[in-house]
Amino acid sequence: MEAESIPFERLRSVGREASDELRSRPVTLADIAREAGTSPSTASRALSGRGYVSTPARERLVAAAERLGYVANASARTLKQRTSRVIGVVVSDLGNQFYALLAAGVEETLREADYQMFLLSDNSERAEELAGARAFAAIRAAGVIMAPVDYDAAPLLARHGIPVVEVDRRLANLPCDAVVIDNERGARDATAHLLDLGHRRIGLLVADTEWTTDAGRLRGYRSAHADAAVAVDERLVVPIGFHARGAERLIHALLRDAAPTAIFAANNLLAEQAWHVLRRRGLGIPRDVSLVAFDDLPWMEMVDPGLTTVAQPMAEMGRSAAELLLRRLEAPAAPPTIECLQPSLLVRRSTGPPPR
Amino acid sequence: MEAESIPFERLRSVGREASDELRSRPVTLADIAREAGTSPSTASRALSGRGYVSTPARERLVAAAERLGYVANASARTLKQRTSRVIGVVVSDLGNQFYALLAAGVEETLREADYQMFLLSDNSERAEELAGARAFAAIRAAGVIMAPVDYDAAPLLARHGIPVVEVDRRLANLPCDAVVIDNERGARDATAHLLDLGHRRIGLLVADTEWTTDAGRLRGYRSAHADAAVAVDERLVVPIGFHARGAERLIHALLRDAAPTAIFAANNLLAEQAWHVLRRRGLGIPRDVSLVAFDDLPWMEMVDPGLTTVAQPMAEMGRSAAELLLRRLEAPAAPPTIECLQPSLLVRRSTGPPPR
DNA sequence: GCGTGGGATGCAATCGTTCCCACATCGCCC
DNA sequence: GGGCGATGTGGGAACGATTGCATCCCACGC
Repeated sequence: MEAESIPFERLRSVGREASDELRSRPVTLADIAREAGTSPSTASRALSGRGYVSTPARERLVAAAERLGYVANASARTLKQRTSRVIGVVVSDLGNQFYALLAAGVEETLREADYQMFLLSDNSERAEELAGARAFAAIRAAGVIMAPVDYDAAPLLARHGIPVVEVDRRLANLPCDAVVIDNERGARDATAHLLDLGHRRIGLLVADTEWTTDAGRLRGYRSAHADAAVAVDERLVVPIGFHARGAERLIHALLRDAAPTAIFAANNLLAEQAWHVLRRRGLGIPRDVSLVAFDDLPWMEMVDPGLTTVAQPMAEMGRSAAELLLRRLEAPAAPPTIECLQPSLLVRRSTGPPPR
Repeated sequence: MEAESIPFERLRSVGREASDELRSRPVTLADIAREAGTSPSTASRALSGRGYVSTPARERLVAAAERLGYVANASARTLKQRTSRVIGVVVSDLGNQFYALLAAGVEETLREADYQMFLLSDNSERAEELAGARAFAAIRAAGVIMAPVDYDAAPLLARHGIPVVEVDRRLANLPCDAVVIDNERGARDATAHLLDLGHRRIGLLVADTEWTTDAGRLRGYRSAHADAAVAVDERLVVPIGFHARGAERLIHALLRDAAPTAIFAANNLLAEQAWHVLRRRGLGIPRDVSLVAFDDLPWMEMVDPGLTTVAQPMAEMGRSAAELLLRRLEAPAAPPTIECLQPSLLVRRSTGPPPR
């Protein structure tokens, strides 16, 4: 533990002033009003720009606010107005770039509309998601965008009059806006691509949830098989519990017991695991086993061979969700919109004909 | 744009109830009190657990709160108590896993201490950082953890009596807690590793900022050269502006004009760019050029060859920052702590002897 | 019988804004 | 000259929780 190199005297001397300021009461609207010789009402009108204020009064007030470094107390404002310009966003895992990029898209759009994004991650835990929803209800968020984990959060928010937009998945038992992709089609395209190459034994790694995402991907996998009149050996379908715990073991087992010539990993985490397992077993991609991923993350292009994958427009999903929410705030009673974006199959070099 | 597959009638029927609820006024403490036949004061004491409340009264109140789905209004509470249990976190770029993992570490620790993390990304823009700081001041955040972009945000927060912990870099002109790593040592180790392998022309890609991180890494690069009594050809040192704009061009130029046998990319974005440029020029790693990165992100292990890198304990930095902040909240007047974590050199297969 | 003290409760003020309303001051037109 | 809009201002009641203080009740000891 050693200090870095900003000279300490400098810290000290500046610190003196700062700690004096630190002791002082925060500046309130009343202070500004007093400073400018008006009432708080006028100060409020001047700084928020609603209602009549004479130009000289406004100028004095704005100057005073500037001079004293006034920052309006958001709690007081929210309390009075009974709503805030904060939008809550709940994702499952910040460490997963899919969600991070989604959130980035949301933020971009919200910022343009002058809303603040309040982001939190629920680690795919029901309890944490619920706690997050409660927190957003507590701060009277104007709206919430979430990748839902369970059924309870959206109703809780609805009960508080907070509009919810679901993104990536749909779970709520009530009509709410949502942005999803056509998972079935994405998975069907990916599977069809493998079938076209001649694969007949395609392993499917899919999250073991009731989520619409995974259900859709599973349907797509099956319908591609049906279209090609290829029967699915059920041993090839591997549902994998949350957090991809034990995924590795299951993938090893799949390779050992079901002899797939290709693997379709239905999300980026499973793709990462599959990639590692194939490496570890010394299997060549696509020489021994072809691999198709879901989600297009930067690493998929960087590994060798680059991964064929079903690309989702992550940032665009975020932006759409934000736009849907903004529209909902304008028209609370409008019928819910479900926006379904299209994924696209990105063929790289991890897929080829099956070995003979 | 086509809808997915939750039956629509189901949505409709549940929706009727929900939209009725939606219209209703949020439940207040007074409602709970009335329901349980007590005063609001008693209700407050019962639900917050401060002060005398008889057991039967408490039970009635808790039950009523549960039944009506009461969620305390955070604005009212914050307004009255003049502080909240929200901690603001500002990072530069959510899309960069370094910051995402840092934030995840922060959140983990804060959650355990029953604080909420309010995360926002400033895209390395001074104005956005300032707006974020202002927003945190407005909600009377209990504290703020930030990877600072410029000098102004911390003083603004200090003026509002909000403690700040800087993480990753140090910038503030006032004494505040900070968590950093020993950048100089990390860079020195990496450079020494290359020098040991026999490299004499080591390109350095470093962000062109005044940040303590990059300054430290540059110093480490130079001091390793000094230790080995190797002169640095200044053409090998490439400072690269923000957002890595034009980085690719500069890296091409470095390879063309300065003939390095190794490149040390002083952050993960630059490493990614360098990796792409080397690929594109058909240069073998490490056959033609060795490559060392900074930050250990998952992709660095997955590419072929795996990247030798200076690993930072990202989640631990986040946890430490959160702990420092929690300690600061307990003891506002304690002298500032600078915690300096140690990076470690992770040798993989992207480094080897220089070509002859 | 009367203080005493602790458990339990409610009243009312308070936090800092907003915003409705009443009031004041202007022309300006009939 | 007296209304009548258009401006501009300030008073004061909210918003919903917390909390200091006064009060009340009751058991208990003397």
